[in-house]
Amino acid sequence: MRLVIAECSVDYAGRLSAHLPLATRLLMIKADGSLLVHSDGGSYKPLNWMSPPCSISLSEPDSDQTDAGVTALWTVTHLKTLDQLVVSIFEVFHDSAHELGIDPGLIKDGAESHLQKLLAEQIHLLGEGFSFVKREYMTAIGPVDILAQDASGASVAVELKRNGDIDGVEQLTRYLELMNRDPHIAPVSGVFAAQTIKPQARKLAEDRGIRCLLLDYDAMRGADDTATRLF
Amino acid sequence: MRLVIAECSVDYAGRLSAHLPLATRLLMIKADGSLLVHSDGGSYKPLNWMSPPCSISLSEPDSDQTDAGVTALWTVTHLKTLDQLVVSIFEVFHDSAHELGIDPGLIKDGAESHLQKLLAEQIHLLGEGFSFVKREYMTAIGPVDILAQDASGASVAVELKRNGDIDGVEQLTRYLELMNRDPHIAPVSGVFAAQTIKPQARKLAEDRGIRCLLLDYDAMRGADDTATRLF
DNA sequence: TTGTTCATGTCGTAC
DNA sequence: GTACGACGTGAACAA
Repeated sequence: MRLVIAECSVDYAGRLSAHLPLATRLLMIKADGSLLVHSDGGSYKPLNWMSPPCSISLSEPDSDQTDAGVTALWTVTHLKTLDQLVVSIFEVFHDSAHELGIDPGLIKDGAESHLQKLLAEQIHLLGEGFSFVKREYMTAIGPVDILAQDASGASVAVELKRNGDIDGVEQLTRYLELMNRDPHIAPVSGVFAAQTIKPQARKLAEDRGIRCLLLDYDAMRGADDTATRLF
Repeated sequence: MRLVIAECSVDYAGRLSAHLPLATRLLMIKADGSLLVHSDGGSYKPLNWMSPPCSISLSEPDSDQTDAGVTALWTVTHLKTLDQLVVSIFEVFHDSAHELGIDPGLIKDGAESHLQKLLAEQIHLLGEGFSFVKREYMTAIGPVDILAQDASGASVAVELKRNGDIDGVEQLTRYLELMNRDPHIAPVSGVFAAQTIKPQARKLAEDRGIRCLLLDYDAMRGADDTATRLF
């Protein structure tokens, strides 16, 4: 990895065009040839970048550029899309290279399908008298997250999301349409369950007779811990 | 900005838990206190990070940690969510600080918002006698990109995309359904406008009586430049 | 390889 | 501040 602190301007031409005016920035060149341009603030996202696979080539500035103060030009080209990033370097304040080796990578814990497992175990959250039937109930157009029955024994299809948006409502709508055409299982009602539900998704769901259910992940996990401890 | 190359392990506890085993990495501390942990490959996304607002505190490793080889502990805490990132530092290979100043920021060209602005100004592209009403016209399920009127005064909802795909047609369909149920604005017809329109999207749109309109971004920008120059 | 869904998404913008 | 959609979305996983 090479780290360069330099006064530079940057131009990107690819899926869009973008330009960075002259300023002092960090240029990070990774072992795979990719380049990141970072400022001293903002988020983890670079101001500009080129992802691998790409190649970087150094070239001499022409006389106009030299007159303007450019001392070096880096041209980074993506090998597939041919997107281009051009860094015009005016002054270099720091330049160092470091051997890092390959990284063992990130280990994550506790994300997504956990919620499905918890709701299957705590099916009473759907309401009085509900019973669990199946997780990942297969239909011709994909699996329904959870299939349950209400107190009267009618089928209930549950679509589960962390962040409930319109897409999830559309998905559940398609399942319900299909299942309600199958006399073996119809009638099927729908529940849209998520940790957060956007107002417009809620509106669309309710327009279509789909019930919305907000889930409290921490409470559900807490209940699970308690249950686990008891047995 | 401070740049540290160090052998370290990292633990994150927040919305999820994550762990990085011992390896040599770049630690970037930005002026706002945020921290980025980068390896020498992968994408522009750091292996782990803490976004501002956050504060970083140095602490001494306890005796177990010292025995394991830890020479310093950085604890970065998010000021609002209290997410925590703990960096256990074993050996430092490089440590430098640099003054970058604030960045003037990125100038983008060619995004959807620009296209929206141009079409609002050049509403005649929709057809003879069309007039512009509003950008980002709010409905209960989200904003319609452009609301216009045709020559007869009937409302027209325009959904704008750079690359027109089925999703965009579905989005416009939802708006039209809702708006056509509102007697104050019905009847509303739809126009699906994009720089490129995929064949399936075009078929679906036309099946639903939605007109498709291909936009020539360069021509629209050129017309804009001309108009700007003339006045 | 392609498509689909998730994300500690992040980012801008209108309300 | 909240809500919402776009993003050079990127990344992981299934088919």
